[in-house]
Amino acid sequence: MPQLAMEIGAAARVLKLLGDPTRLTILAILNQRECCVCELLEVFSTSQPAISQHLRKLKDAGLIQEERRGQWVYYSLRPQSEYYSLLQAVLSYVPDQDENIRKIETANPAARCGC
Amino acid sequence: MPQLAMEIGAAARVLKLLGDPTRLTILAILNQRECCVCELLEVFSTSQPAISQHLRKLKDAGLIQEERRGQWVYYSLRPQSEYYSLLQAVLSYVPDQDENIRKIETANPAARCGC
DNA sequence: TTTTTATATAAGCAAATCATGATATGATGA
DNA sequence: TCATCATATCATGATTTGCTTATATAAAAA
Repeated sequence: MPQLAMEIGAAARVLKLLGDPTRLTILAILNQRECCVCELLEVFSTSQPAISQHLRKLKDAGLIQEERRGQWVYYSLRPQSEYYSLLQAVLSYVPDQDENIRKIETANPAARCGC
Repeated sequence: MPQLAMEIGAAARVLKLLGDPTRLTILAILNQRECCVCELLEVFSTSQPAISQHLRKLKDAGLIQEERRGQWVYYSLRPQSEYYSLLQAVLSYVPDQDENIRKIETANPAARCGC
């Protein structure tokens, strides 16, 4: 199956973004379920600004999109991305995030949200 | 097609290696043809130690292998790598390196080699 | 042997990266 | 309107990265 032509520098930039364990895990989670920041925070032992900054990089690259709902901002993969299929190809090699999603749903930090 | 289970931290480490334009290009070239260092040197506008250092990182990760022939050291992809199929999946998204290989063969820096 | 060629390693440096704590913004609810 | 909660941004610092120059090693050639 031939892939779309892609400049090699652009591919490297995307792969560099995927080459961080926090970001790669975020993407793997978002591939299963949209999340707000406070939900992602349940998964990682890092600060909220750190997560926000990772999300910003992924958004700047067009890999994810955000949608505000009340005081929460929900993030999800952006299927329109030029790199979506590369991303999917890579994600097919990382383990499913069921365990982390269970962690999110147990903590349920966005409980007060209507959704 | 389900992929082999792979720790996500290990996947991130490999992707980080792929996330550099020089290394990604080296891998794409080696995917088409084994090369010695002086051949790779024809492709990039960087120093010989820089290339050697990139090759070292790729070798340490088990992605490539070396074989000395006389004074030349030939590098090639290492199909036994646990990450070989991930690598192939990624490389299927980067353009072919025919142009760079033409550059190598025109310059033919290893001409004095018997091979 | 000595020189040359190919490659590797070491040391040092500038830039990039990723985290942190402090603070700003924006929405909600009292 | 004020306090609170969720998120973003800013300033900073430690670490990592990737380059360069200089030098070491290893094989071949003179």
